Amino acid sequence: MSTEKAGYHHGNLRETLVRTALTLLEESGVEALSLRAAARGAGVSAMAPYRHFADKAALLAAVADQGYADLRDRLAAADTQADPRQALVEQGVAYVRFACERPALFRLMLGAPSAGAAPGPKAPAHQPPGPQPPGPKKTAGSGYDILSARVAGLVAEDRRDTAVVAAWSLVHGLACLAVDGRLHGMPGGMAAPEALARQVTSLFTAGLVAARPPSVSA
Amino acid sequence: MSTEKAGYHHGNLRETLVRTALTLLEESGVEALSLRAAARGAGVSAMAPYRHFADKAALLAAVADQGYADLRDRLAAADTQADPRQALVEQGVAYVRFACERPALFRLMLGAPSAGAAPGPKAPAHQPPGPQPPGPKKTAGSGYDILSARVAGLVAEDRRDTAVVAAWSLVHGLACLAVDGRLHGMPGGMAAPEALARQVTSLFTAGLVAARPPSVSA
DNA sequence: CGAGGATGTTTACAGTGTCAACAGAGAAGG
DNA sequence: CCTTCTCTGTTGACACTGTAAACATCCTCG
Repeated sequence: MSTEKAGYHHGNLRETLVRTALTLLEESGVEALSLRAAARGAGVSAMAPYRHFADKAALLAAVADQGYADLRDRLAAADTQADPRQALVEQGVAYVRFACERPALFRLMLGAPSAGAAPGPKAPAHQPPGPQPPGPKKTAGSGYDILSARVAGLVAEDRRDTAVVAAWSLVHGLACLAVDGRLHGMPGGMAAPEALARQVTSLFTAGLVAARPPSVSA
Repeated sequence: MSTEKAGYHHGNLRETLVRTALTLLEESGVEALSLRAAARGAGVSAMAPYRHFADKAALLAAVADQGYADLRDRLAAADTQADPRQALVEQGVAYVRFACERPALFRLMLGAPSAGAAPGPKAPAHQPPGPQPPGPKKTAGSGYDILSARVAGLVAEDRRDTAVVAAWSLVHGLACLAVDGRLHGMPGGMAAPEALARQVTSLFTAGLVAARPPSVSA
């Protein structure tokens, strides 16, 4: 009760703002998610959010954090299979399913970083493309750990890092293409993205286990 | 001379606008690319672009078309190797290299569709997530054909569609992750994205050729 | 030379992110 | 109890955006 819960003026505005912003995002799209609209939805004035968030990007980051938590939970929940190959497939399917079920959130989380502060009066305008991973740092990092552990069970150690990057790239790319409707013209693209994810990740993991360089097979 | 070339009032505004917008995009980022800024850079008034583009999204689409052409050329230029496996790797590297060299353009081309018309007075606000591939229709479709042909040389016909989707997903995902700086915390992520692309696509193609279900190997 | 259409300008409006100055509510201390 | 101070929220303003309507200009065609 002493931390930040019960009522000052509004109650707890911060949480209300995040929830309102998330609703706005998922029901009306990114372009409808403005700071003023969130404030309006929370029943406060346009400047009130600035008592809880430094700028629009900070609100968006808070919304994205919700998404990271949900995604991490889903990946963990999909990691029940004992066979690492099956587990990897299920994780990939869960990743793509998340993206398809919550496309706007997914894009906010893993799209272009800090696309929030746009048309202000003073625009610093550019950022060096180097050091800026404001996204799935620690939260989705756990998801990354889960993925990494599963890949470790499938490939030799010298190819592990490459395989992890490849696995993430595969499902992330499929998720992006599906979410952005880029698979519609393709031969296999008419299938449900989840089914596609299953096929694609199965193909990938099959290749992983089949292409062992050490002298074991044959 | 009768088509649209020599001078009316400005010369050919349309091309100037596209060029200005492209420069703005690549030198100052998406958030600096406004219709008014493009007009300003072209030396005309804010409303002049509307004689050549229906709205901001149309300008962005024209800019993206430049990118599709460049990407297609690069993919074609990378397709010189005789060995389909090597050719596939080179295509993937070229794709990732394009994304890393022109990140803003890449995101405009293959990011969220129609993210142009944002804060107008009347906002229709949402689009059903179904039929909307305004991106690499015909242009990058040629790139798709090149990719498809190469994959066809590596896998059996019943897995071909899946393999094509997987290949595109793999390089597209890697490109997105690299462009958005999402690989910096990863074990193998410190390497140059091009080197990563080579490793990842090599691993993938190796798996493709190794995991043949018909009774040929062994 | 006059009509018409293509092209560009001015003005205006609604909406946005954000700064500055102000107002109310709840706690701290006399 | 009253004062003061610090959160919290409000009002007003500014610079900027995309875009509609009305007007001006210039080229071309008849």
